[in-house]
Amino acid sequence: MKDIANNLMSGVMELKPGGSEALEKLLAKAKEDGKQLRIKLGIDPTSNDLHLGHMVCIQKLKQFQEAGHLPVLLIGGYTAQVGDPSGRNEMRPSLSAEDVAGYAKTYLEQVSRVLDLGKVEVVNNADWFDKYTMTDMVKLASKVTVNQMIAKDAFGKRLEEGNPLYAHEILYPLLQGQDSVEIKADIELGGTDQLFNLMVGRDLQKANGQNPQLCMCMPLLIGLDGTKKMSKTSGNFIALNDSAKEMFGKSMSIPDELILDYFTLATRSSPDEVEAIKSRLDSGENPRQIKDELAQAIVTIYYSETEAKQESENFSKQFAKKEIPDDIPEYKLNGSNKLIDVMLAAGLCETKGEAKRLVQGGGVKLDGVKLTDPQAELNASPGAVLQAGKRKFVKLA
RNA sequence: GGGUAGAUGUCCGAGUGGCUAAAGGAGACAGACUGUAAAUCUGUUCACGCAAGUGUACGUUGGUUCGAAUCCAACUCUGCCCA
Repeated sequence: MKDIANNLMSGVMELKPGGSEALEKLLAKAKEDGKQLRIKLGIDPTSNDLHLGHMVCIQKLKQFQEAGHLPVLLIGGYTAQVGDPSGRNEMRPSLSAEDVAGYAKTYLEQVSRVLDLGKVEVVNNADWFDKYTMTDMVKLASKVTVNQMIAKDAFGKRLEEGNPLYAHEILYPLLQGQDSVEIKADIELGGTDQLFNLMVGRDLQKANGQNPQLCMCMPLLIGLDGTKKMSKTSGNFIALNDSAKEMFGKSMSIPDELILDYFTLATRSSPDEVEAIKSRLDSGENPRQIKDELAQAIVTIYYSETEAKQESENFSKQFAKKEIPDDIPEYKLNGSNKLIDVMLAAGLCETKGEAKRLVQGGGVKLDGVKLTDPQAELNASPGAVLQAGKRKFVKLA
């Protein structure tokens, strides 16, 4: 039992209350009773893209699934419309029910690439909250004090800094907590920024005569910029829907300091394996090699080992040996052959101004030869390759 | 309800009648160096135009003026204080 608990604790930042011992006990009791534990993870469908940051908890959920427990995946169909203020100092825009339903669908598709949805209970909190009456809500709100709510760091900060804090934002943790009551969660997973919300779940469960859940917090995955947590708004993410090539390239671009975090949180490496990586780094091995392994590990999860190897090779060719990749899009020359027009039409840039700047900055090459005049006619033989910046290529035809 | 301060480009933030497409910083992009790492150095940073220039843009709508981000009015939103 201890082994299982240890395994499930890998990468975990906090388990409240009671730490891994509490988990052990819970696991033992479940075994004794012949019951599956209900492991809750809530996701608010707020965009089309799931990224590696979301997958940290999903992978943990998978571990529980593999240990024979039941992941309860809560789609926040209702809460997405309220907007979780965790970790934000600004209000989120509210989304329409239609948007949310669409996002929920794409989320499930993406999650299924890691998790066996056949062994998952999927629920949507719109199912109960849509039926909530004003009275229900007021009753729910009466279970906590405003004092408790503003004790939450993110709220207190905004108050202190004189930024607006809307009443509905304070309601959010209550909704999330009530979800735990509705699905009778034994454990709830979440990022560390969720700890407060998870704890509210305990309070509400107690108030309803249930066993309060354990709160398991995973560290936040830092994004590609190496500073902020990975998020869509910061644009520092690796999306599940990224192509294998993009996924590999983005993984290679993370700062060195993040290598161990990524192995721990974004791959299936065991604690021992991570330890081994660490000693290799400490011994002075070139991190570039280790990052290549990391990138392969990530691509393997979402695509396949074959594709991962393939991308590793392509990557070396393109960036280490500066060869032109072979799977680049084609563009048929027609109409104006002026350089900026071609760049725009071929999708190498968004506007002509941008094209001009790129050329003047020395970032555009034709068959490896730097082009300097954005207005010049492009006289290229078919098959010539136009390159903009480091990673945009187009084969002319 | 009363008082008061504020709303500027991706973000932060200067600007209080023409010299302002708007200082400075951050971020981003490109170049050099590299390992698509970090650090550093250089350039760029609204659109269209080869260019002169034109069009849009300083919360919204109107107004004053030869001329407004800057002045006036109303409106919308926000902070703070009082009730």
